[in-house]
Amino acid sequence: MQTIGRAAFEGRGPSKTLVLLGSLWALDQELRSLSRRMERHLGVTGPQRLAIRVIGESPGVQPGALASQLHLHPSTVTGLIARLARKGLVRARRDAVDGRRIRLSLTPRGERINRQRRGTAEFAVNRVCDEITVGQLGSAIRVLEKLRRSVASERTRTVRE
Amino acid sequence: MQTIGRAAFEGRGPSKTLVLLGSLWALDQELRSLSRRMERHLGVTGPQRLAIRVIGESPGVQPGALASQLHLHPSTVTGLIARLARKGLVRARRDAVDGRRIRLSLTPRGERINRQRRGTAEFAVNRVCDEITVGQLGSAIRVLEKLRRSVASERTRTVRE
DNA sequence: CATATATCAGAATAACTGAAATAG
DNA sequence: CCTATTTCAGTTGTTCTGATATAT
Repeated sequence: MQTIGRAAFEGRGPSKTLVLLGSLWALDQELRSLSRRMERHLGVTGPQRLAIRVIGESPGVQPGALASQLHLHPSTVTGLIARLARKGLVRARRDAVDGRRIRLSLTPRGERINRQRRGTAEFAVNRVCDEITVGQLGSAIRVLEKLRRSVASERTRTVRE
Repeated sequence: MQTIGRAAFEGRGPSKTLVLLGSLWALDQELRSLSRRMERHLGVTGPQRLAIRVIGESPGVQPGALASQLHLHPSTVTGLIARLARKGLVRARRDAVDGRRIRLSLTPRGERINRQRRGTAEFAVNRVCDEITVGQLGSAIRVLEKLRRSVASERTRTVRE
């Protein structure tokens, strides 16, 4: 059983590109797996916990702002919040001054999930942060940022066949 | 509009952890966006193209092996292949010797997608590989690998509330 | 009336779990 | 009969697009 992160595509070409792509993909799959496991054991998925995390940091935040921070479409946040509200973790109240706006906050049970670190992606990432040097961390973040920008530019590029 | 990748959660705690988590999340969202765009312009999503890429490297590969390489459940690959077959990009033939086995290969149109790099995640990643040093690349891959392992261990950990 | 904010309807993929079919 | 390989049935979450509702 070969993993993509290592020597998968390396038949003839070394292709650093595919090694890096494979590493990203492999990490992604692990995060997805963890998300499912979190749902079973903690009651929320990865995206859901991230939303809780943001609401916990900024109580009263509006769905639109949450969408911006998470890079999601507003309608996606509607569904995300609906699931969290159904579970009794998030409260959505209409703003008294401007009736269009919704204010999000955590319920006590939501607060508890917000504090829970064990078994979350955050916990796993934190462990790595403790294992590596500040320089390595900074370097990794810079590469991730370059990747994000490069993918974003590819996303807006015109493709000619 | 604040992005998570930068200064989002950085109210009081520095939390390198959340900066790194935010970078990963932001990149993930970009990759998802690109996947949708690819579907519109190239006809395949990110996972679909990755499957094509693997089949292109190892013609005759079996669904089970593909699942291993992509870190997916066999039944997930069934669906993935079904979509690609429906589009006429992948052919699935039963092995003549062992009738349980399926052999996957690309159709001519599948080959063309396999060669197409523009507008793909691979292309965007390749651009970054050209921009950074070998040392930076290696360091980034090592961090990604550490993250993968850490997330995997979190996934199998017993959570006690 | 125009704008801002949020939701809804509808759709597709992705991915799983667990069971069933088929072949050796 | 047991095992290996694949598929099927059923489920859920995520995410979008585009239209609609509501409030300013």
